[in-house]
Amino acid sequence: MKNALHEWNLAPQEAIALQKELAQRLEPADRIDPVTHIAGMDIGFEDGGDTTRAAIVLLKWDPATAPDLAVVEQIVHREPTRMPYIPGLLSFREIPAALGAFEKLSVMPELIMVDGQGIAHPRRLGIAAHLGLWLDLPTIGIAKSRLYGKHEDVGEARGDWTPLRAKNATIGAVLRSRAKVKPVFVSPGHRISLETSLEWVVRCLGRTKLPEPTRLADRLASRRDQRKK
DNA sequence: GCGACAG
DNA sequence: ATCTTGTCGC
Repeated sequence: MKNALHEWNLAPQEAIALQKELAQRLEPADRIDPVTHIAGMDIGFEDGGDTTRAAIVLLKWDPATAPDLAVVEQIVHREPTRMPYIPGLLSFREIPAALGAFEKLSVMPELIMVDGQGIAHPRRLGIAAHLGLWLDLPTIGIAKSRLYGKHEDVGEARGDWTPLRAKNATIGAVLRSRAKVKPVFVSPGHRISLETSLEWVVRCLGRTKLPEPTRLADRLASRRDQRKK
């Protein structure tokens, strides 16, 4: 039986070994149920970092009104922070709190957009990939900056993108989600291809840099506009 | 050995 | 990520 105490409280070397093992279980091909709900997930911190705040925004998918999607549910879940930020091991710091938030969600989505990398990671297991494997749900990683991989300059027009590559493999895409704004890094997590990931991200793109699911989750996880009760 | 380094 | 006000630009 999987127990968070044993699966998440690992020493860096053990976590790295686990990532290599789990990455082999990722499904790179699309295996997605008909999408009716999409969730955006992000993490924030309080108390100078002592408290981790996981936020989820559940949206009803409606191609007729997209990218304007109705908010069905919002969850904010707090837990004591368990470990520091270590590049490459982000999921071990943030996923435990995220799981607590998903447990409070009344309806599970068919697709999740996560703030962070999918397989665009040195061991192919960014937070979006790790979360997807754990929940066994399709996930897409949308990061605001690069962690791993190389790429050419991306076009200036909204929608332009260029491959993010590492070791002769394409691990994601650098997408100009909004003209004149720094591009976002899109990479598939679990049960979804890069092509399909880009389609969904673009479909959920308003006139902002981030697609609606992560933009709203970002805002909910952030300290400034939501206030602790 | 020297940088780079999601959030 | 977070600490923080005003300010430049579309």
